[in-house]
Amino acid sequence: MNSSLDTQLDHIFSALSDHTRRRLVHALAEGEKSIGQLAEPFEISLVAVSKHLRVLERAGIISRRIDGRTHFCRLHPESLTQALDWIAIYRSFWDQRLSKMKHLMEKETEPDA
Amino acid sequence: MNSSLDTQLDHIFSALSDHTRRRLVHALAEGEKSIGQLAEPFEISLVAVSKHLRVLERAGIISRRIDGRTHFCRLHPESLTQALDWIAIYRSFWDQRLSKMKHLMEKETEPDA
DNA sequence: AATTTATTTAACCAAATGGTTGACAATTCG
DNA sequence: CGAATTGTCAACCATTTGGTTAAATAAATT
Repeated sequence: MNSSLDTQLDHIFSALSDHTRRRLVHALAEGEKSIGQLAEPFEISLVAVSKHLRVLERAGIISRRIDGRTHFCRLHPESLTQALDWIAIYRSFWDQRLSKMKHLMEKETEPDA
Repeated sequence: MNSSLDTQLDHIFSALSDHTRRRLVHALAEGEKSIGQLAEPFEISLVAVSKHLRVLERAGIISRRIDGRTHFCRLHPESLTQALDWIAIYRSFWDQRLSKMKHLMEKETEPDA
């Protein structure tokens, strides 16, 4: 059925579930960067950062361009659309509740006819 | 620092990274349900479903009300706001790219002055 | 040709995850 | 009371995850 969408959502959400990887996404929002550049601000080893980047790559959130000996990573924001849409569906239930509450409160404060 | 927001995002994204748990959220969008009701459509054991529900609970995505021997779960869509907002920031880079592209294409098809 | 730079691969480790079964607790029903 | 229902807890297992270090590969520099 929807299993390819499902595994894509699995990958995207699980990629975003790690603080380090979210920081990497944040860094890449400034533009293309090499793995060394990306790893520099972190206290963990470059190998660990490299692994995190592969996770983001598998999720389609970033891609890699190899130029000589350096690998450049680039953000693919459109990959987040599915995750955004999925969440938005259920978050919308909250907006509905809010507007219902608002409606009720307005009715309550109405002068009785 | 931001660590409480960060660990909350950790919990929310990791909770959503599992297909079974996303199905549970979907089921709860219809309204409050008991754990037995929730577990029924799944092939895994009730214990496994119960564990998934605890993960969703830890993330603040659902809450539990105990009535007699049955535990009722309820969706808290507002908990998804943070995750939605986080994604929206980076997804917006895509919209920016799109509008830039659109702008360029319009310029290209313009009759030269 | 030898060295340095940029990164991956391989092997390993501890902790977390997603599943199981069996036993226990609490509530309801006959 | 005794039995059935609803769910948790505890122990266990295999796999995944996030980290490490050491060695390998590949390209640039000297």
